[in-house]
Amino acid sequence: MDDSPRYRPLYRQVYDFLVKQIAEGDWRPGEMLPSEQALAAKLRVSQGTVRKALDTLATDKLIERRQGKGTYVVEQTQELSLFRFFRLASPGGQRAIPTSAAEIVKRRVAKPADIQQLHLDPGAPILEIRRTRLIEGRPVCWERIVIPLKMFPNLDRHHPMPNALYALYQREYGVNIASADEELSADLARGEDVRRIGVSAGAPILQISRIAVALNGSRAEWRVSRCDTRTFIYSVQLS
Amino acid sequence: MDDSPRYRPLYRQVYDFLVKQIAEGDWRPGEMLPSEQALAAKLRVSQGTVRKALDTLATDKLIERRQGKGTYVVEQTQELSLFRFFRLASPGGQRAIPTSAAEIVKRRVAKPADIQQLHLDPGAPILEIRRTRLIEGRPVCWERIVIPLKMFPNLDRHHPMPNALYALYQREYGVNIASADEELSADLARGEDVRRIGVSAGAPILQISRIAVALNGSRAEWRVSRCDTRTFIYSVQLS
DNA sequence: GAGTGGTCTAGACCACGCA
DNA sequence: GCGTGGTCTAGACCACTCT
Repeated sequence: MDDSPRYRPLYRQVYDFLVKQIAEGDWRPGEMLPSEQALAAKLRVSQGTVRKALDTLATDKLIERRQGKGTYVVEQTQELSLFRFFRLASPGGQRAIPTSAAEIVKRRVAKPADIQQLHLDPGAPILEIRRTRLIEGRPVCWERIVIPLKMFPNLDRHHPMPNALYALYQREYGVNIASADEELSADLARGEDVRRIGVSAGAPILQISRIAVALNGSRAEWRVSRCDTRTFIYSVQLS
Repeated sequence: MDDSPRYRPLYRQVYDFLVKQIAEGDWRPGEMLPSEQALAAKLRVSQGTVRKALDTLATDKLIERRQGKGTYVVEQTQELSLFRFFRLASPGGQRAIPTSAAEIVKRRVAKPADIQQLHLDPGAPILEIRRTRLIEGRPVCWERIVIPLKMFPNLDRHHPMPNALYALYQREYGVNIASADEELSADLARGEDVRRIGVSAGAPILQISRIAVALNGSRAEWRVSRCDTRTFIYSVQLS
């Protein structure tokens, strides 16, 4: 975490510059960046240095390189962001795309737990969303999403909320979700689990608590999902 | 998965050569590789090409580069492999190192489930290990590990089994575990859960089913862990 | 100071997508 | 055929480690 910049390689400076351009919306999602040559000339560095910076951006999934065509800012499409962060799949690996239902949106003031999870100031206004998620029409989990309104003013003018929130964060607020820390535990079904996903009380429930972290390191969202894993399981590859 | 080699970049060939050297034990874990210059001269390619191959090996965590010293084959030490694949932590992020107890080892013939998970031939001999895992002396989960004996002959001459099996796979059989696919689900505690980790029947249990994949892509181990997540949760970072 | 990996450059040529 | 990213080379210099 120290990142002490006692010595800052050129390609790192180029990287930072490019991130800034994207984060500030100078190049919009889906747009093509200038060519390596053009960037090198503009920044007065060699093409190889630009290339190294672009390669890093590509592994960070911020841009996409297409040989023969150009370099593009990655668009947080529904499929992309869902496949990246929605980890439920049928056993064996087939991933599934969820839909949403029974959505409740309300504004309130951050409680201690919200403050701790999102590193907010006491009294900060937040948005809380509750919704059920379905795969192939059947409810498999429900989630409570807490979002700081300071980072996303008037987010609740959308109703219902789009299925893929991260695309919205990027498109309308310029907030790119770069990574997510998830904590999983097992629990027993109770009240809202029973009502929303139709399991019986005392059934096993997989709980996922996720902090979504934006490119600049700030915490953009806290999401707790409670899932029925009888037919869809949580799938992850460690490497 | 196709990897069709209709055109094979030089650095890729160098990469494959280096992997082969390591996999065949020509360079042992902990040893230093020849310098970039030496490798370039030996393989008749430029230093830049060797460098690109070495960089890829480093991101694959097969080697470690230390500026001013040299390039070393990564040693699958206990800490390393446990921190990489053992995902239980206290809420908030503090990772913990487990110990083992109550181990049972037996040889048997692969059942249909083993055959499916490990892609074995019918009738293949396997080793099954059951053991309880403790953090800070308290049992938090137990696991059943299935290992093909063809890949690890006479693995059961060790007793008890070392705490970090992957270090053993690497040291004695030259098998490097490169990645792991995990499937998580929630379940209710029953028989062996109650006996081994002291939860009451019907308590929530987090089940983790893991396939460990070796460098060459073959499936080296199937492990099912059943965990009590009241004090330690499963923690993962998606990016 | 010698040897290692890390950065940076300049230039050539290859593979690909498209008009 | 042109423009793009992808590969490969050769060489210079920098930063780090150890003797």
